Amino acid sequence: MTKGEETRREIVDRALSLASEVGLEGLSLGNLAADVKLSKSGLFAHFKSKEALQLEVLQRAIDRFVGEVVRPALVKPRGEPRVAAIFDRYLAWISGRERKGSCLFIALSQEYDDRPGAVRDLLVKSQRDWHQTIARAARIAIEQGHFRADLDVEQFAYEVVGIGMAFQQLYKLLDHPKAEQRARTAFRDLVTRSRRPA
Amino acid sequence: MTKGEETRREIVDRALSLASEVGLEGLSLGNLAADVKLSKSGLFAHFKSKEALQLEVLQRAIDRFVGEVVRPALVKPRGEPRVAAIFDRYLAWISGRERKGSCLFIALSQEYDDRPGAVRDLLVKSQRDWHQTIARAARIAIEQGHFRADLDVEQFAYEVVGIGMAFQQLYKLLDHPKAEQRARTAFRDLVTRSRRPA
DNA sequence: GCGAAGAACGACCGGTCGTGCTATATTCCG
DNA sequence: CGGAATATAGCACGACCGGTCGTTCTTCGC
Repeated sequence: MTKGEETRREIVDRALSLASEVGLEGLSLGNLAADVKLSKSGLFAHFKSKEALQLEVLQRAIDRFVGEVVRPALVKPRGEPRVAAIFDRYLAWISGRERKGSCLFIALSQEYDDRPGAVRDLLVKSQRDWHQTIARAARIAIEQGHFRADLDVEQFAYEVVGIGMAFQQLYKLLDHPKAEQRARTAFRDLVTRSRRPA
Repeated sequence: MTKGEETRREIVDRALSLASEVGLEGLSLGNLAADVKLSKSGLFAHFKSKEALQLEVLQRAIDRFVGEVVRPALVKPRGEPRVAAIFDRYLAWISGRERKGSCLFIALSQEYDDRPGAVRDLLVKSQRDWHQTIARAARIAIEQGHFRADLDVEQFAYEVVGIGMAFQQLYKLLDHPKAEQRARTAFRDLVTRSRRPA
């Protein structure tokens, strides 16, 4: 890996961390440059525009999410265990980041819900993918006989996402001590009523 | 009402509308001034600082929310009907605003989850109040014999909020045609399993 | 080890930001 | 109606914004 590629990597890494705190629009090239100990122009030379940088940052976030949440769950046994693993990793992802900043995807969902552009497009795709990932895992759980055959798997995904979002608010904004408990209770309940009746 | 008070009112009104699109930090005095046909300094003279304006805007949003969501529900019969009315108004609040911008509270929850200050403090208070409002309505439903006696009303509130947040994402960002249906299904399900067993 | 390619720099552009200050226009009260 | 209080405008400020320039320093293939 050449020198330029390495710095570029560092920039995007640091930018991802910063963006978790101030969003992708709130990212400023000056601050970012100071953070990675580069001049603003030296940093900018790595990207054609701020939007290009934002896109790379979002893509990196997506890669991380897949690496930390989706892929580890795929090694779990098909069916309910995999669904549970997805949720578990999802919670860990949201509460992670050393208590600073929020889950980038949830934050960006607000930032870009009325701001058209390439960043929004990529965000929309990633979130649709995420819903589909959950739904697919649920469908497999049906096939395995763990979940009811008539379960609406997209409804299932919807509710999982809702549990995650409410968790982030309770945990990060409201600093509620029972935030995680609330989330786990809600999920346990959701799984229970998704199971095949005995 | 004096002239100044009226202008001030207009400013806050317009700022509230703008903030739904760009957030409270994204609000710029210049844009806002142009919007209400005032000079930037003329507008600024009404507030000691931008933060003071932001606080007033947030307070107005809270007042509106109470007026459009909470208070109308309070005239409904105690118990499940009131709970249902709260949810109904909540959905309408989120999907309202003429398809532009998002529910300010959900958006601000992301914007301020790691930005200390008076605005965050007020936001936190308003969101705690909101959770409490839902929980209280659920508690009344228990007293009325509509809901199970052992229902965890704060857990109930948590799940309602989650349904609302996921609805906003599906509706505004992902533009999903079944967004509202998903939300209503989730809520109906939640109410069903909260009811007193027959 | 040389020369080209790439990486980083500092200065600077036109703009916008929030926030003062001072002066003028408008409203309000007696 | 007049004068005090208030509302608005104009202007300037320092800081920061994303972005462009020409230049220098460093890496890297031959």
